[in-house]
Amino acid sequence: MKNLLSELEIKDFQQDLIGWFQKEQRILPWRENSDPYRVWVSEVMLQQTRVDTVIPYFLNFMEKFPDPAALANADEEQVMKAWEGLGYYSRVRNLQAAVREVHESYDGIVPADPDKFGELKGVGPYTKGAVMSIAYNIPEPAVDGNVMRVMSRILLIEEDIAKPKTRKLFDTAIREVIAKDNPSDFNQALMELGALICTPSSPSCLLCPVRDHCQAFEEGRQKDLPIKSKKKKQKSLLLAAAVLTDSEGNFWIHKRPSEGLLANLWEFPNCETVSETMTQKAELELFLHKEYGALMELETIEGIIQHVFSHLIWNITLFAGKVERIENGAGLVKVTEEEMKAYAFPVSHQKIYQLYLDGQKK
DNA sequence: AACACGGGGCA
DNA sequence: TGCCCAGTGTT
Repeated sequence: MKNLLSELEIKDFQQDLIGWFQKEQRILPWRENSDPYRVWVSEVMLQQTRVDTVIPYFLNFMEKFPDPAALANADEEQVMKAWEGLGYYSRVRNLQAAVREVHESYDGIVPADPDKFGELKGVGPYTKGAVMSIAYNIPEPAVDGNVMRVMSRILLIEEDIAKPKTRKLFDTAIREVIAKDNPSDFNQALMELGALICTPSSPSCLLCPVRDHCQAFEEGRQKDLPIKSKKKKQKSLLLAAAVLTDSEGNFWIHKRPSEGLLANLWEFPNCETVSETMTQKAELELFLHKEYGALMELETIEGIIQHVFSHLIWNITLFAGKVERIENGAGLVKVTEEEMKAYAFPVSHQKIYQLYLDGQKK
């Protein structure tokens, strides 16, 4: 790593950065106060997720679960429903588990100790630093993608930010420049700068409050940074799914396992289709019979849905079917159209449901 | 260290 | 299309 700034420069940098933040920061729901629980919830939601996406979820979540006790005592299905569509669902399961721990072991008070807080489920180095600094003004680094981008430019750091080791490098660098008298504003300012000015593709250096401290700008290399190696692309899978209904208009849905992809969410029964000789329809019928003892005749294809994850792609062929009989307790649950609203579905299966409803209209 | 884990927005 | 986003847990 290149030479760090002098002590005088550090003070100057802190003042320019914090001064800018105090003047230009966005008004956001989680900035209304510094309630540690609110800060915590917002930070978990913001992991790998944009501010604009998070806002409505945050407002709804805080209305339903306003404090640690409310979330600790809440029904898990209701909590999942409040997270429906946000993605990375293990975040909310871990959050509820951690809040239950706070509720029971810390009398409902989020511990103001980085070591204790950092041991909680779903709290990694970033979330630990963010919550400790923003809520309790404890000078801990909070190194996220923004901070690595901003600091890689400021300090002209050319290490690959995709490598786990590099995050530690930035952690060390931040410890040397963090404003110990106002770590809350300092950390938030760095992230705000990354979001508003020091953006990935075309940073607005002419508007940047810390341009004079930026080594990359000095050398005209801001667009070369940060260095990040490419990630490999997704694998493509072929699936077949069935919207199963009975003569009374009920739906049969399935709860996904408690681990792995989309854990604990609800879905329409489906399977991966791998056969080269059988049709998808036949393969799905066989699966439904063997897995759920379902007796039915699938109708024609309702349509095809593509859904892209960060690591894979689902190509889902959708069928509709009228059920004659289904074995009891075999994994499928019968729900009315009205009850469907209470279950949390991943977006891929919301698309399936929508496609089915569109097909019924015609 | 590498990979699993969602979903959406933007050039 | 590919990249990026206020990352964490598992192997």
